[in-house]
Amino acid sequence: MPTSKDVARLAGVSQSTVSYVMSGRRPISEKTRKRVEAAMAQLAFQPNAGARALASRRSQVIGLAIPFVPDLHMGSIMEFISVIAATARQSDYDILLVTDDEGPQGLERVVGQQLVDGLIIMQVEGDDARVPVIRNLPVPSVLIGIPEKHDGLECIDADFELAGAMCVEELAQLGHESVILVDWQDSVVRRHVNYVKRFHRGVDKAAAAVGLKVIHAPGRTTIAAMEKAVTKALEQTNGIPAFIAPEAANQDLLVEALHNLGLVLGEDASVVVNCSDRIAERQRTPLTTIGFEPDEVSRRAVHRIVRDLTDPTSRPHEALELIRPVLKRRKSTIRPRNKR
Amino acid sequence: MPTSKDVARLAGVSQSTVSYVMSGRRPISEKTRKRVEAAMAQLAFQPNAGARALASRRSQVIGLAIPFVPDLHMGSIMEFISVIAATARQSDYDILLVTDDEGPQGLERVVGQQLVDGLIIMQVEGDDARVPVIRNLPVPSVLIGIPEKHDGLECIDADFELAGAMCVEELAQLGHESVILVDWQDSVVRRHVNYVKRFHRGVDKAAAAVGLKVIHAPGRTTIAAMEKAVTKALEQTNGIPAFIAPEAANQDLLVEALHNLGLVLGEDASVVVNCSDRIAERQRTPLTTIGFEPDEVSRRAVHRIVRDLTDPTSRPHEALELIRPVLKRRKSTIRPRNKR
DNA sequence: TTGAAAGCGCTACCAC
DNA sequence: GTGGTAGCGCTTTCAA
Repeated sequence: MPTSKDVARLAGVSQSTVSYVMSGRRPISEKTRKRVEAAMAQLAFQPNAGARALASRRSQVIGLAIPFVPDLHMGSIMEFISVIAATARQSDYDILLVTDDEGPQGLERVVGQQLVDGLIIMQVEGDDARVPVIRNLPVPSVLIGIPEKHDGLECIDADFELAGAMCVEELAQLGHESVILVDWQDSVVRRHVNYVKRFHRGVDKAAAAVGLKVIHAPGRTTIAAMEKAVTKALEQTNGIPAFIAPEAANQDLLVEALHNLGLVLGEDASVVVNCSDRIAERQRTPLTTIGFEPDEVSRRAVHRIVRDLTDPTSRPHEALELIRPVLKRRKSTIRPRNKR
Repeated sequence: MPTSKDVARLAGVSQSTVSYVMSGRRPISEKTRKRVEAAMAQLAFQPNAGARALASRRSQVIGLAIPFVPDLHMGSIMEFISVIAATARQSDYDILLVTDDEGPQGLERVVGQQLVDGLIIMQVEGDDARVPVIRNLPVPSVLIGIPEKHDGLECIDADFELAGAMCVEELAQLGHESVILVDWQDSVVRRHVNYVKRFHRGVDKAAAAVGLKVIHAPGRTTIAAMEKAVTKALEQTNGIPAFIAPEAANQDLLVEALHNLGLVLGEDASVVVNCSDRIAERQRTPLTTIGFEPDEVSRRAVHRIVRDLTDPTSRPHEALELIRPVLKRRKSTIRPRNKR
């Protein structure tokens, strides 16, 4: 493998000039830059990452702490990972995985070994064990998710509270008097993932504000169970029923269940779905969606860590960043109350 | 951050001794080893990865080429990734992601920069563009999936052909005279993922051997469509119907559809499912499963690349490694033909 | 069983 | 605008 020394010799310049051509950290005359670039191309030169990291004290690698195969929707975790990796490359960073089963010490290790310049922590829970650890680490990190105590930490997440409120407001506008909230599955609710809590808070607050009744239906995993849950909830409903289904796994089931019960969406019932918009697309859901650009959280997380790394002075930004949900109306012939 | 020099000074030994304590590459007296270890602990020493890589010419990192967010089941891809990362750690390797959207050059880059010592390539397709590239790379790699031309390459995959055959044989044993194969979704079939082809081959061969009729039903995404497809297939069926549903996404739908059609599994119909066993568990599928230990392929892939890296002389093993499917009978009261 | 010292291939400082 | 050179923190000969 050729080294920068070889390039220097071939181009007839010094090794430092080669280095500066690569980094752009000092002006180089057009002529010599061409010569150096030609030499690099001719030799198919690639700088040695280890040597570079050693000399510059930066590895150009970001550690990504991935969640331990939970009962959460793994497809969306995958989506995060690939977007994060692709986005990081745009800024010339690579992604190194840190699995949760190495425990929080895994983070100390990759930082201690100076394998990574910074960290992105996925799926942060309310009382996440990794949080106290990263507070003491000498590298910047960005959390995806909002832990209970987040003072001084850079966190980013979708704004679930706002999403919940928007769902309610949309349905209130359509004239509904009560909404059925088809909840996440128990296993998710039981975990300390506090976005569930935040979503509920948004729903409840908004419902109180507009005087709407909220009926909670548990999340189910089979059509039969879903039909039963929906039927039961319908008994408590006045007027045209409305549903809010935040969890991706529930949405198919809900649509099928309503279909089986003979309810036509947009006529006999309204449904608002809160989720990743991409997932809604894929399912060809004909429902109104209040959701999030799925890539946005990932991309913003990468941009923030890159900013921290490239411009350390700008460090403490706003600690919390909440991504606004987006409303997409799909078919609905139910008229807004004020137009009736 | 403390360096091995600091450790050496504190322990009163030379830097090389510290290095040898870490690597175990030469005998160290019990006494000095203790002293060195104590010093390392006291300073919370962690070796600098860049320096180590530079000096030893090995990064202890494996590149993992992940598929470009396809319409394939992303949950199972995620499962692969996390198992691979965890398994790699057991052998003291880390995992660096290489996304597909950097193209095959991404592989050349991470190898050229000597960021990685070897590669694992996921979801290899029949005529994968990455294959010609890795052939010319000076590091070992292991492919998950079997490309059309795989001479001299280390490939590993689940044995889909055998799985297909086993499905048919199981159903033939139960006395069925025809089987309905609920296929993968079109988008998957159309890609060059040749495990679909291999599975079909296994089914067809075995069916021909035991004189069973195979009815192909397309994979569907909604209950209604599934019911229709099943109904249509049932018209061509003699005797008690039997189903083979290889794709995870289809299995829920199939079970629901049969339920809606009033068929009781294990009495009026037999179903054999070929898939990741873990997914079957999670779905609490009451079906007989012919599938694969989900982690096994991932673990074997890591073991092979680690072996290549640590013992390069043993390089060309058997090029192809096919993981045997496992049969797990779940409820079925249908009696085997020979016991009737 | 241990130590001294020469690199590994870059970066960045100091000089011109 | 360019070159010389001293490290960065390890590994690994060569000597003892």
